[in-house]
Amino acid sequence: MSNLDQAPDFIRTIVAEELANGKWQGRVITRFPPEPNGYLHIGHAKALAIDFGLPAEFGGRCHLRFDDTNPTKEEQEYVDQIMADIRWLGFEWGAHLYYASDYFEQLYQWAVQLIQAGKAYVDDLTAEETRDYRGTLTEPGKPSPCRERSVAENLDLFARMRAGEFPDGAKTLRAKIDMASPNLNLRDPVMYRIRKAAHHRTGDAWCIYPMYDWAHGQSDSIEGITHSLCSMEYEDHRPLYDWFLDALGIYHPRQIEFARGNLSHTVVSKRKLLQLVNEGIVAGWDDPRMPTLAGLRRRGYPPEAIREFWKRVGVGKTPNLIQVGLLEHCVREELNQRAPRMLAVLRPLKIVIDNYPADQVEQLVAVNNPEDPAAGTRQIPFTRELWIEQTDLMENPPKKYFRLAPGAEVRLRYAYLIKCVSVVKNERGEIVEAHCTYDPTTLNSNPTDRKVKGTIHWVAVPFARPAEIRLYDHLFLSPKPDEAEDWKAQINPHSLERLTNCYVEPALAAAQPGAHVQFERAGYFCADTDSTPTQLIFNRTVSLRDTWGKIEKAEAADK
RNA sequence: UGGGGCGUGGUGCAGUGGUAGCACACCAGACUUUGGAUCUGUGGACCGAGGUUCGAAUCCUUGCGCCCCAGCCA
Repeated sequence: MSNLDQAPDFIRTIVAEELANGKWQGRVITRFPPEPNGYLHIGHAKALAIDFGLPAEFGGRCHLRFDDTNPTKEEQEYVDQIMADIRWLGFEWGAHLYYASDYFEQLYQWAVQLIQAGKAYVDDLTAEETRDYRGTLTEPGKPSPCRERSVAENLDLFARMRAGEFPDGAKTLRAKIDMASPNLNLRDPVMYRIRKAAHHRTGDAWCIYPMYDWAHGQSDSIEGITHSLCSMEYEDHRPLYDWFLDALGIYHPRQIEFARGNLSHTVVSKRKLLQLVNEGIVAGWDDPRMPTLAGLRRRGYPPEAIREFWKRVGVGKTPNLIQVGLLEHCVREELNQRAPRMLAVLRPLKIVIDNYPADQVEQLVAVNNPEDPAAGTRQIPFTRELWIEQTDLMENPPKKYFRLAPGAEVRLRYAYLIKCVSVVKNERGEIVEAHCTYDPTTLNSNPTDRKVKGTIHWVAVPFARPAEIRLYDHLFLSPKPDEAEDWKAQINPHSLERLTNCYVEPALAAAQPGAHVQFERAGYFCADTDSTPTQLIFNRTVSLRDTWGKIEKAEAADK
């Protein structure tokens, strides 16, 4: 797609150096470790691009591992959806599909090993007490009364925890590290909690479940991961992972942290996304306004554009807020290359070409994609009555308006030059129809005696197919909705405009759901999942760059 | 205020001792049967203060600012 070669980011630089020095015996094995408790979103796409992209460059591989250590939040449905989304984005894990839950027994044995070494203990503190004992950012914690239990007692208690003798929350297994550590993660972190809940994969086999911190590093170790890539928030956890791996005496991957990519005008927190869905603010997880991969797909964002976007953003460690405009640029760039051009009228206004024979139909030749000669041409019918865009006709046009107006001449795309002779208005003074004349000599040529600057699109009335077109805009008005006092107050009331009275050219009747198309002069659109030949529905993926719109806005601002 | 991380044009990234680059955005122009695309050009940045050096975005000192951490979530 893009051939601009960027400087390697700091992670690639590190890996390249290691490989040059013979570290890892040439292996580069990463993993993408989602929790199956929600949908993947645009931010995950960055991690995906890094986790799968890095080994692809160095001849390694990336594992897909579900971090399914919390049965109360995870479901098979999410597992399936996540796999589908990753494949759609263009990444493949082959045979390397894993689950943290596959390691539950090994993790249990390792926990026993830590207890035997005097490095873990069973604690009776409640959740609230545990918090109180942990101390604060500035004050050290204090040891639990259970901290000095004997190895034998701990072993016995832990076995009984597994056996289901204690109710939920009654006991935990904790690592015995340092209650005074300035790094809160080292203040005797919980390794196991009791949860008498069925797990989507292990069923009722377990009633104690490992915490993420206890499971993650060891899972990476088991799989022989060389580079555990994760976001900056885990930098504070690295000393803990190292402590576990050292205490166990097992293989150490190298963890490298990078900054997550934050998108402007967007929220991605699971809680907020869920709220948007549950409160009916959007139509579902795959609503085209959602930042989920499912939503972006339905909106018409090509996976190539999403990958290119993250490639251009790069990888760093700085907290960031990326303008959503860059993503939209990447979408336009991709679609410009491959989306067939079509004519569609969003807000129709009928024009009658008075000097064109009433029963005549001409088949005119239209170019399918000026960026791709191989896309060929098609025929479009031309008749005396046409639909044009309401915004393409003004009775009293401002300066620099190149479209239709009484007395003004304009080019009909792929057809003739027409001149507006009169307009018909309703009782409210709105233009409901216009009469024009055409110049029969201007079909594939321009007159030499005058210059016509504007070109507008149209659809022949007798052949037009009705369609619904959904215009989407940013879901949030504010670039940083998360920082607003009330994030929901930032929701754009016009994020969806449904136009139900649109007309599209006949060829569009065959558009398959998911098909990308450019409606000339309007934008890139995508046939919706629910679109059928008799009930056409198109989603606006992104508008075309709109120079005229910009001029209009600027002049409106001047007044 | 304990610990960790980070400060380069509006935004995102390069540059780690030798004239500060790229992309998006912005502005201007060329071209155009999409006010699309394409092409050309302009403007604009090293968080501050000291210091080392012939020379500092880069090294040192110090100050300031932003982000993350006190789930039996991941």
